[in-house]
Amino acid sequence: MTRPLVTILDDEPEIRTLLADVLEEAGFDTLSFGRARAFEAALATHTPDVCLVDLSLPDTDGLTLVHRLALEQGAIVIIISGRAQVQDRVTGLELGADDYIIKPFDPAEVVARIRARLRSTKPATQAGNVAVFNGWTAHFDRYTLEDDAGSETPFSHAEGEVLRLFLDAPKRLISRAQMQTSLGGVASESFDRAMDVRISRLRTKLREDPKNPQLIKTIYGAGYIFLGDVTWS
Amino acid sequence: MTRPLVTILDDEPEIRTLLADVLEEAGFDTLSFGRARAFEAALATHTPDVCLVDLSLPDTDGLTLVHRLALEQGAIVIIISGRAQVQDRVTGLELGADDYIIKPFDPAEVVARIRARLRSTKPATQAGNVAVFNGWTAHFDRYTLEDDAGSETPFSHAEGEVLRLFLDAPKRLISRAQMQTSLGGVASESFDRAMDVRISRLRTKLREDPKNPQLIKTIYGAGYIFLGDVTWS
DNA sequence: TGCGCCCTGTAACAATTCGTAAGGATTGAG
DNA sequence: CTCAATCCTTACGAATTGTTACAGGGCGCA
Repeated sequence: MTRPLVTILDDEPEIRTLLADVLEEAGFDTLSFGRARAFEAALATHTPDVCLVDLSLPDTDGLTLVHRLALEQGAIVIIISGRAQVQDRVTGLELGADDYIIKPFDPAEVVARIRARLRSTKPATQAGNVAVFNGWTAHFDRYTLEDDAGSETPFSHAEGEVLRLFLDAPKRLISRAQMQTSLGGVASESFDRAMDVRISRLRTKLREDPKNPQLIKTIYGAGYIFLGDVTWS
Repeated sequence: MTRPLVTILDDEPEIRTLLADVLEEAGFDTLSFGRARAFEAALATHTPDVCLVDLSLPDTDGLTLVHRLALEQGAIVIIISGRAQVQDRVTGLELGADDYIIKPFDPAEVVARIRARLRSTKPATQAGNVAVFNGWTAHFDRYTLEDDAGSETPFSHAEGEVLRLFLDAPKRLISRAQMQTSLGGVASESFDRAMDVRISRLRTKLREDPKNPQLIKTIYGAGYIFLGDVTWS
């Protein structure tokens, strides 16, 4: 297990170095940015576990950035802001932020809150290799999918990656960006089509009715959601 | 799927009723306790999704209670305390609390923070996934609307966003500006027309008479109001 | 009442997003 | 090298959503 990666996005250099020092000391890797543009560029090559974001950025609207990060990227987003009004905090949290810390802050509390977030969103990936759901049994050790009658059809590695992602987070919306990062895919301009194809093939193996899928639902413009009662063993 | 259950543990009755009222209004079920003993007894028969805990309790040490709740019960624990020292907050969070809110608090922020925690940990059942109103049943997991005869018509993501907004605040005026921000939309110069179209499409699926809508009423110059007796389940 | 202005409903169109069949690149085994 | 399996890419059709345009209705005012 490597050290969790925390990104710091704040336009004040002193705050960046302060946070970076404390977080490094506390056992995190850090990346600091003063501008949203540089930060977003870095997202192409890094997948941070936690993003600290200051709302008052010179080159973008912080709230829409938070919204994108939280909903599409699925990252843990903690706002660190000087805007202390209750309304600011509420809208920040409602837009997807996981926490809202007010400046001036105490570094120890920042560390404690980051740890609290990491603790609760612990890697949910199951250790087991067999999952049962809605009449199907997925054997990840054998790469086969067994229906309730007992006949098995093999699935490939790429299909298995998507399936495991779904089975780890059932009944939850999974955005394309989340899939992309989770499946280690570097963002290519046509990678989203590849994802579609993977899901299409998986649907075929699950014998989904294309017009009316019961297990893998498409949420147009948002992502996918896996319905199904999953039990790992 | 029921509404999320939130327990309130505080020795001040005014705070209990204040929180209970606000949380019920926000779509949660609540259970209130003034003593840790009564609270722990209730744990035998209830499994709360979120536990609000005041640290200064007369009959137990709040911190050890928090520790037990977080570790053994696996519940989401949010401390609401008058002790505002950084050290208090850090130890509270390190002992397993998911959040630490300082008295005096703003009820809206409490709701927002509870929602943030549920969003990140609970699978899609946060605000309930099924709502019944006036002969209709909305299944937000399957994205379908079921009439009283049992036939289902699907609704799309955009329609679902609007519908959920209405069902979360029935019989209350919702202004266009509120919708815009709630639906995360960046204000575009013609975004209000898009909202109209969404509502128009939703009305069609609800088989509303355009000349005399029963469920979604237009308040000229102000916004919309959703009439209907909503029960989340 | 009649007029003008603004707000709202919605049909029609355009842009975006998604599904999937078909073909080609890559990999590994023999 | 050949073959087969896998998976990405391309291309086109389908579904959805935003945008535009126009019709109709409310509201103030004379």
